[in-house]
Amino acid sequence: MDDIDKLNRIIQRGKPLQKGEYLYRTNDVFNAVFAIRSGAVKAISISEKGDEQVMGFHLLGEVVGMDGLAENIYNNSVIALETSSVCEIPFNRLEELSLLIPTLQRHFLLLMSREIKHDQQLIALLSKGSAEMKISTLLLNISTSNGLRHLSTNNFTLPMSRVDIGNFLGLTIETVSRIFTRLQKNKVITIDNRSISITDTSALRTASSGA
Amino acid sequence: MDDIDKLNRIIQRGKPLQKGEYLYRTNDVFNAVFAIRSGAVKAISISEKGDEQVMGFHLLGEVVGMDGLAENIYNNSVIALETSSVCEIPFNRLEELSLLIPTLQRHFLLLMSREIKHDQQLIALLSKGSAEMKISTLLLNISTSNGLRHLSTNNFTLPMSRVDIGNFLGLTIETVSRIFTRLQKNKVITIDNRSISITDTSALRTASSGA
DNA sequence: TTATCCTTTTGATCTAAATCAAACCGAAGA
DNA sequence: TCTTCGGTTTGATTTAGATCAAAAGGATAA
Repeated sequence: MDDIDKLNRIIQRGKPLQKGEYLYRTNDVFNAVFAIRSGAVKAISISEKGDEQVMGFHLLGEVVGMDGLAENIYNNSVIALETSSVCEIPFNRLEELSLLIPTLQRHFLLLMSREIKHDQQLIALLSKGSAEMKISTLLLNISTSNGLRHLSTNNFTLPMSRVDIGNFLGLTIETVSRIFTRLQKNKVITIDNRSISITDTSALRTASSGA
Repeated sequence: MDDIDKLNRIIQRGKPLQKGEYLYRTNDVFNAVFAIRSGAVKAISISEKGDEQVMGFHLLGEVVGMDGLAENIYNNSVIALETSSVCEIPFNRLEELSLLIPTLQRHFLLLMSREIKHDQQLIALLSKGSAEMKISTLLLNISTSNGLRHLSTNNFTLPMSRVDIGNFLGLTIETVSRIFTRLQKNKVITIDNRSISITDTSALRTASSGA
């Protein structure tokens, strides 16, 4: 509890981000990581050809910004998908605090290690998965993320557009749309624009691992 | 130099691994990371369906095993692609040493952060890239990795089979083979089984970023 | 040497997803 | 109210890469 007190003292509650606002941009100097307190954000990078690549979505409870640690500048830009509030965790003060709370270093390594694990699961999905597997997996990921935060696992609103989903998963918006309608036809989900209900979780799970 | 001495003391020079031997396996207890001193290894994970997914190749000078940090067990298995020797860096002693060498913690964070960056580049490639982009990029990565270690950037032997390349990049072996012959026909590379020469680096670079 | 096994290449066909094209459906403003 | 403008859906066609099939090398052993 004492530790938590110390931690709370260095955490800054930020002003909410409006939809489309940047939390940070590629090549900004790295000085903090951020915890999402409400809303949702996407991380993007810009390819050599100048087009956007969505690197990931981050929902309530997740931490972003760790990618800046290596070169001391952020690799990605992070943009709010909807009105969102974040906690800023300044990194220099965190390092100094780490000396006081030895477990904190460990926590940080854990956080990064988890990100690596997550990225690797994504690599496997993108490398092997069909369009249906990709989208089913995305939906399940959002669902379980909601579960961890005691939100509904079966009914939620997608914070991101079809464009973002397609960009993230390496699919066109048309394919994304078609897969949604197919899953609906198969009574796996119900979808109306961005609001979605999972009506058959086990079928979705089957679809996500290659029907 | 003193620091290096301390570090050298905890590093263990291991016996060489024969081709096909495991360095560690998924779910082994995590207790060390490993630096590749010679040869090459692949990291693989096994999907729910039981088939192998190649997560990456690691050549001379790279460090593997960081993925085990989060849950204290390795997420992947690592297998030698050819006779290889590795240095084992025990993690418990490294942590204790970190207290003596403050920069070491930082180095470790850097290492992980770099891995995240690397994974994210791969995600972008797998998500957006054509077969030709994927293979060109892989070749360039091996080439630049060789450059860093003062090996030839233009002539080298691929340590991995077509099967492994295809598995890693999400392509079939037939496609891998066809792309190789196409690149050869276009006078970008010369390839004879596993031995490869890059004859036109800038063309390869163009191909890797989407011709 | 031939025989066996494994990897790689090449060719013919098929298919999942991309592309091209158009219609549809809110939401925001005039 | 009508109109415009994103975002989304649906349909027709094309294509990159998968799949199916077979031949060609290369290595090891008998």
